[in-house]
Amino acid sequence: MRAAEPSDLLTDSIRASGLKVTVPRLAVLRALDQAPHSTAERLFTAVRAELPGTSLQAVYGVLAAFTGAGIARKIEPAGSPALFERRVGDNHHHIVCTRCSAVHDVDCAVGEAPCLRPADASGFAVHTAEVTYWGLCPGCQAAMASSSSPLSALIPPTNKGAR
Amino acid sequence: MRAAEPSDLLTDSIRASGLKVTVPRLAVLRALDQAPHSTAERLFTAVRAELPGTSLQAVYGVLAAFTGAGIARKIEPAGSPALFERRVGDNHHHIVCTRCSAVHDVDCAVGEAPCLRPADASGFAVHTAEVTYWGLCPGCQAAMASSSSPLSALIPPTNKGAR
DNA sequence: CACCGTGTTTTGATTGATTCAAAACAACTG
DNA sequence: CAGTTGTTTTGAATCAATCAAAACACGGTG
Repeated sequence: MRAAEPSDLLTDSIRASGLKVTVPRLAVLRALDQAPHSTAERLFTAVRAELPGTSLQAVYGVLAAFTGAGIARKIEPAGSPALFERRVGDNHHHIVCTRCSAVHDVDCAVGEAPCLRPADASGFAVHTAEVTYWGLCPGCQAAMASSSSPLSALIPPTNKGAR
Repeated sequence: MRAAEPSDLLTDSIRASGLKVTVPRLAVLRALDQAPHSTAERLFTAVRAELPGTSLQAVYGVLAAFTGAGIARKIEPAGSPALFERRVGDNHHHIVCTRCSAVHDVDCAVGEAPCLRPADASGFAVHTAEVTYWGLCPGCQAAMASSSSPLSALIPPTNKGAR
């Protein structure tokens, strides 16, 4: 009797989504599991460590296949390259640190999309509501308190832009 | 007795924010007023019509000055280049059409930032909550109903990515 | 277990959006 | 109205992502 190896879970996840199981896909999925909210570039670096021949384009291709198949999700916070995460199927949101760009998951209060309804949607048929919280992570709160850090660290990209 | 000309309002708005009043800035602000939720490129085209010598970089520079001074806001919906709007100071949100990318304002239910609080912020100090609604604008609802349009038009960029 | 077809990955190049830097120029101050 | 500061132009570079064709690998079939 053989115990299920960790990689089998990843393999199953890919196969269950209807995609072919390939070595680069397993590597990207493992990297995504170990470092959620990663950029394609970051995943590329991680994958390269164990699979040196892998190209950046392959990572983009794998991620496109994953998001298309529904086993990964792409998020695009303002001022950041796209980030990817395995957690899908629930309608959770994200909180981003305005100082260090750390990202954490935030559960949706309601649990189903759309978890919010606009007061006046001007005739739009709303399907999903995406929420991004901006603030300071615990580490950066401490750093701001002790040293005199620039207040610009408190401003989300939505309001930045000064030269 | 001379009536206040429209351009005076724009001039005042720029001067009141502490910025120098220049011809390109007036042109960009007027374009922004006439076409909210415009990209830098779009504003550049509009500005060029009345001020042919203007460069794209000037528009980027003006927009950076405006957002830095707080008289314009930059929004970055997933899958779209940055959009700009004059409406600032209130914490309103946006609804984006997943089919034609039309953008409309949506008033914030509460009126002050943050208009939402995450259930568990994992120790983050939340300053603002940004909400993007995704759905179909009235025109695209009609188009989807009459013709057999691809269902992919219903999927926000957050979940797209299939090749 | 070798072969075949479809789909994936590599290789190489290109695009789109934005930013950087230095020189020419224009707005407000005194 | 001259000087100083800040803005715009000009020209180039960067970053993120995408496109296309050829080489290759997965997984089904004989």
